[in-house]
Amino acid sequence: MGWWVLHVDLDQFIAAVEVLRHPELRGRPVVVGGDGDPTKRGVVSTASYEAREHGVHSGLPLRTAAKRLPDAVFLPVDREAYEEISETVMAVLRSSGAVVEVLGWDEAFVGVETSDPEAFARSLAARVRAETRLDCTVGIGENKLQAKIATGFGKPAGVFRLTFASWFSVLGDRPVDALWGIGAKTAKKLAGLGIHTVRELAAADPDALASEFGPMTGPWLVLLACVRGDVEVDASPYVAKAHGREETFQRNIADWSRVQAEVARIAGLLAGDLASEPRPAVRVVVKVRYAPFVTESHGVTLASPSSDAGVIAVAASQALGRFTGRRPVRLLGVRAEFGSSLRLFPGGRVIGWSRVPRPSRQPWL
DNA sequence: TCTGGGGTCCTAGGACCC
DNA sequence: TCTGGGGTCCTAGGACCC
Repeated sequence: MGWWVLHVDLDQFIAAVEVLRHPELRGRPVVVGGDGDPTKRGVVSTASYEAREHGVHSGLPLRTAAKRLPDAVFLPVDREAYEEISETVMAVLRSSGAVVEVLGWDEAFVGVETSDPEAFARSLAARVRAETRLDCTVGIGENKLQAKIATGFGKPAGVFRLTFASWFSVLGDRPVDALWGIGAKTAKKLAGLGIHTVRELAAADPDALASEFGPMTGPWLVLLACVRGDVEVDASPYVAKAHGREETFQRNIADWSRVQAEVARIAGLLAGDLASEPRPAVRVVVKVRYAPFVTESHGVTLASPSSDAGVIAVAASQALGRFTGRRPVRLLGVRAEFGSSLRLFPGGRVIGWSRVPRPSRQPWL
């Protein structure tokens, strides 16, 4: 017996849900995003595998997707439907008796004591399929990082195991952005330092990276490549630290009085969301994205914590008043932050799945 | 036909206090 | 008159993820 971390990830989740609801779409390229109108501003949330074959993927502007694949079926995002099915999937995972940590609509970590993690993974996938008719892929690892990355090698509808023993043979020559937590910007910066692969990053000097990326992030990048990651699967319910609403306008807004009116409207929507939230907001932040995609934010701390719609509206208006630019605006957002009930333990860092010690004395190498 | 919306965490600089 | 460090908190921005 041993402790294993599994990462369960539904295959093309949103598109798969839509195909279940619209069986006639099976086998066709399906693109879900925005309000379903590919002539509008918006991006692809999920594309079916048939659409991905034509270069349409998550994050792609809908207009570009329509250009590449004019015959695709474009559908609006239906959050409530996905949330409902997601709940069912998570309930199935929990019914296995394992510890389940939900990561999003379509993925979760599952911690389990077993002598045969592949068999357990296949039984999980079979149960999910029986209950929801959705396929999933299961990554198996000795920690969360391994499990999460393993999933990518198991897609679609497969099972893949990644361990300390196989890490470098599987990932050593892959680019650094294969790692969970390294994106395009960091990869480019690392390339500038001559670091291109996971193996090279694992051998990099943490102190040198600290001066480039900061005292925590630099050494942490090396730890990532060395497969240092959290083993603990935490089933405690997710508690958001902030809630926000934001909106990209189909046409830029040049009239600042209309900007003020839209911020008031969005603040009202947010206040509505906060009504079902037991904690009061302590701070309200307004975000403005100008037409050239330059984003700024300003916030105000409330005199006393509040969820009152009037208080949120006044605070948002005050925050907006801190903006001095009067250029055309493409996006407005309002965010409410809650008091930090959770404190990081001193000298520590919590980044998603892993708690990593302060990198002051390089204990890891 | 450029580039959503919901979040999280870290960084760096300045304020402020002792 | 000039000049310390250390600590913490706050703020805005950046990177990343789903």
